[in-house]
Amino acid sequence: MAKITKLDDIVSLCKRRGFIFQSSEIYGGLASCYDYGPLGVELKRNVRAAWWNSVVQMRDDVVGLDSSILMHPLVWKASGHADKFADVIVECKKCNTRSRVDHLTSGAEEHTEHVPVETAMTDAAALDKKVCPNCGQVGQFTEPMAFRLMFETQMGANVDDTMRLFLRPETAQGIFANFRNVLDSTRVRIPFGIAQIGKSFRNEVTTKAFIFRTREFEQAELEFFCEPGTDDEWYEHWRQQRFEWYLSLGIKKENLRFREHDLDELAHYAKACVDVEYRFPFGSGDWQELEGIANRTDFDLRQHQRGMRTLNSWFEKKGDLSQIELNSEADNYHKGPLSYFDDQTKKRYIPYVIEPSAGIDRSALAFLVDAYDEEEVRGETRNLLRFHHSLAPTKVAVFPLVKKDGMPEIAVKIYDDLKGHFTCFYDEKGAVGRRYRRQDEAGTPFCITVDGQTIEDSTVTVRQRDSMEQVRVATDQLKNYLRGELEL
RNA sequence: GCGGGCGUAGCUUAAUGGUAAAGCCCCAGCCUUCCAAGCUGGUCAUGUGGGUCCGAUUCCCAUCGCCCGCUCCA
Repeated sequence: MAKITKLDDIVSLCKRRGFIFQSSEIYGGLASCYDYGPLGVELKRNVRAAWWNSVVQMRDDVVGLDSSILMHPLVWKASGHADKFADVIVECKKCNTRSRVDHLTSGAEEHTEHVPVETAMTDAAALDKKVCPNCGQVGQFTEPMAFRLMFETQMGANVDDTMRLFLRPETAQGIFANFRNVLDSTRVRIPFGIAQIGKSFRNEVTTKAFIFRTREFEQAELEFFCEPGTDDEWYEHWRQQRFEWYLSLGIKKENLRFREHDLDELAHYAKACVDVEYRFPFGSGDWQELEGIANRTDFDLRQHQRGMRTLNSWFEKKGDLSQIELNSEADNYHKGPLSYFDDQTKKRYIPYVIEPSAGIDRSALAFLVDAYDEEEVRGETRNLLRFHHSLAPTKVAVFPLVKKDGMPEIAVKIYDDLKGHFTCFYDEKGAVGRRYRRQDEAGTPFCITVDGQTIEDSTVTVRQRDSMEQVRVATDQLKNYLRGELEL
C-alpha cells in the first residue's frame, strides 16, 4: 500500500482539491493560519458532528454548551493562565539554542509545568551561573525574553475607556464558569459532563507542521464531573471511549496509541493524564498528540470559588490583574457556591473532573492523512481518500453516463431528489471515468450513473469508491439504499 | 528566535542578464454507452519590496511564507 512520507504531499492535495488553503495567501500568507476550503469545511463539520454525536447525543449523562470566547479576566486569574501561561526564555550565545529559564535551574530534569513569570524573572537574575543544556557553556545567555501565550484584545470602541481582555486559550474554563448555570437550569445529576466545541488561541512560541500546531485552533472538550473516589474509573472509561472513537472513524490501529504522562510530567493539579497519539508523516515520522485525557481533580472549581471571592479586589485595583492576589480558599470550601449536593447520599462536595480535550484540526488532519491511498489501476495511479462514510465531505455524486439521450435530465432529477438528504454533487462533463476518479480524490463514497438501461427499467448503477464495484438499484429505492449503506 | 533548504500557471517540472516552455489539471466545443481515451480551442506564473543594470525571473539586499532540525507544546 502506498504511503505518504512527506507532509508536502498532503499540503499539495489539500490545496489542489480545496480542503485547506493558507490564510491570506494573496498577501503572501499569514504564518500559522489556514483556511478550510469547500471540501475541508465539510470534512471539519463532519468531524465535529461525529464528536458531538459520540460525546453528547448518544449519552444520557452529557449536555452541550457554547460559551463565548471573551470572558471576564478574573477567569484567567483563577485558572492560573494569567500568571503561569507565560514563558521566559533565554538563548545561549554560543550555540544559539533557546531554553526556558525554569529549565536551567539545575542539571536534573524537573517538571515541565509553567512557572509564574516573576519567579522566572527572579531566576533570570542568576543567569551567569546557569548551564546551557545543549552545549554546556556557563552564563553565556541573552537577556531573558518573556512570552505571553495568551492573545490580548480590548473591549469597548472608545480607546480611552477600554477593558483589556484575553482570547481564551482553552474552551474548558467556559465550562467551569457555567457549571452552576447548567446545574440550576437542567436536571443533570453527578456524574455528568458538559461538552463544548470552539476556537481557542495561544501564542505558541513555535508553530509546527501545517495545521498541526497553529495559534488559532479548534478544540472539542468535555468536562465530566464525578464524585471524588469515582474519578479513577471515569478516567479509565473516557480513555477507552475516546481511543475507540478514532478507531470507529477509520483510523488504522497501527497509527494510534496511548502515551501515559509520567508523574513528574503532570501539571501540579492533575492526578493522571494520557495522550492519544497519531503517527503523523512529519519529517521525524513521530507520534504526535491528538487528544489529552486528564484527571483534573477538583482544582478548577476550587480555583473559581477563590476567583469569585476576589471580585472586590478586582474593582479596587481597577482590573489590573498583575496587582491582584487571588483570595485564599474558604475553610469550608467544599460547601462553596460551586459545590454539589447529592440528595441521594446527602453529601456535599466539589466534584472531580475528567477532561478529554481533543484538537479538531489535528483530528481532521489525521483523518485526511490516514484516509489517503494510492493504488495501481490498469497501469494508472488511482488517488483516493478512503474516508469513513460519516466523514466524507460529499456522500453521493450523480452522473449521466453521456450528455445526451435524455440522461442528463434524469440524472438532474435524481440529484435534486437526493440533495435534501445527503451532500451531493452533480457532474456531466467529460468521460465518466474521469468523473469517477475526481470523486475518488475527494473521498466521495458513492457515484450514481444514469445509463441507457435507466431509460428502459428505471434502474441506475451505484459505484463504490473503495472497490470500484457497481450494483444496479431501482431509482425509487435509491434513497433507502444509500441510507442503509451510509448508516445515516 | 537560531541553523539549513525552498519559493516560476491550480499541480509537477523547464529555461534565460534580452519574447518565460511543457505535461497534467481546469474551462468551452466535438466525439464518447462505465473507470483520468481522443481531437480543436482557451484561461492561468517568476511570493512581495527595494538596489545594480539600457534591460532582472536570473545578480545583490530586505521582507513574507513553507519544509527540515533545534527549542517548545494541546
